Amino acid sequence: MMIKGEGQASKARGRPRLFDRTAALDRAMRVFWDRGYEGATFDELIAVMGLSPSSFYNAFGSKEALYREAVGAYLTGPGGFFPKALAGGGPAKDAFARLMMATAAAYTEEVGPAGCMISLAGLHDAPDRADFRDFMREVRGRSRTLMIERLDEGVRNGDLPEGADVAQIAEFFETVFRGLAVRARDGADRETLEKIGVMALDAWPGVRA
Amino acid sequence: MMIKGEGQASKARGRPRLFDRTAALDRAMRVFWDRGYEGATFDELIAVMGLSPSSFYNAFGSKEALYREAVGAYLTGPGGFFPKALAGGGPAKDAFARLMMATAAAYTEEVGPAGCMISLAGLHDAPDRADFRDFMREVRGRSRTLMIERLDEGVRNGDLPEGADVAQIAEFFETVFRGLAVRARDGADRETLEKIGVMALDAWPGVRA
DNA sequence: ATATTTATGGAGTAGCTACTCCATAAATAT
DNA sequence: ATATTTATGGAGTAGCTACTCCATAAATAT
Repeated sequence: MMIKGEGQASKARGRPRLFDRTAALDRAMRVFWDRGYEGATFDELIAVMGLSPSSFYNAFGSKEALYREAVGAYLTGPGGFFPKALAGGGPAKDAFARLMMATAAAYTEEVGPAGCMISLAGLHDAPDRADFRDFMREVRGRSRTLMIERLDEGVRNGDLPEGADVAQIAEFFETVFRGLAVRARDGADRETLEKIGVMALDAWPGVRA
Repeated sequence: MMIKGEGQASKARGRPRLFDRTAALDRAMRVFWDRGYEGATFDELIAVMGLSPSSFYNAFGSKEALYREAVGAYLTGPGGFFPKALAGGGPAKDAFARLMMATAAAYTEEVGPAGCMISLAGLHDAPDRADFRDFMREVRGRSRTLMIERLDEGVRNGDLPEGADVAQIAEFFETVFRGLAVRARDGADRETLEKIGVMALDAWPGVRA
């Protein structure tokens, strides 16, 4: 079954759309990233996307569906630094050092809003938005999973002791990561975030010089 | 000049109010703490406060004014653990250890919403709410100031070296503190937060065993 | 050619959100 | 007693928010 909006151009039936769906989604994602779900109004979203209400609903279904797609666009776009920083070789601690530096850079990148679209969403809203909160919690959990996997790799490679509490280390770095998103929102600059990251690495298990 | 609502009972003119203003504010504060500013609707607020719109506006002025008062009620109530944990005697590191444990307890206290009313507010909203964001940023800055003051005391007492970068240490612990609020919101329990706090203390400047 | 499918334009709207208005109540000041 | 002040009850509302509806356009399928 073809998924709407993903059909191949050569087989598309009906009137072809007059806008670039991917570009429109990217623009919407940046508004959500900046203002959150509730803070992004429908009128502002369709304005930056250059769409009429009809075209919007035809292509995206609802504001909530758009948000979920925008999360995907964030993860594969601006949020891509996270898996990328962890994925490189070397000892696990080096990977986490890269992650801290990449986070400091990404959270203060001038081309996008400060901080992280994922870290700050679905934390503080009405009880009838439980599905949304659950979704964001699940997405946040993915980064913890990535960290745990990288730490397990470190244990296998011998750069972490056999009995290392990888879940605990991941919990700690996720906490720092979420905290950095808050600090970036409040205006902390890249250098400040980098120093915080360096200090967090001092908590790495093992003897410090 | 008498501030409205704070006049002494013996001199109050006009019809006396039929409700307990402090208790109503406390109830509203807990709704804001749970749902944030936007997530708390006017109808829900006046319902938990037990007020009609007229009585509400007469006593509190506006939703935003209520929120600002609620922040004050949070800081002197549930948020009071922060200055209290820091204020105790002993080395600065002990004070920060108490702060981490008290934070883990406060953020998972069952009588109130998980996490922190201050850490999560004004981070993700519409651009026309800049005043609100600035207010929350300022309130968050106060906890950093408290930490810096306690660290300076530690330098004076000799439990931190003379040239210790107290601003940097405060930045780091504020980041952990904000991150813990996010983790608590996502359901992390007290023990998990305590372990994160213990690990954060491992980043304390100095030689680790 | 005609039916079918999908996209667009643009006017319109139910429901909610924070708030207002006004008559009335209940206190103090003189 | 009367004026003044403050609180309350309860109906009402401007403006916004996400969304709908319907006529029309532009493609493919047969």
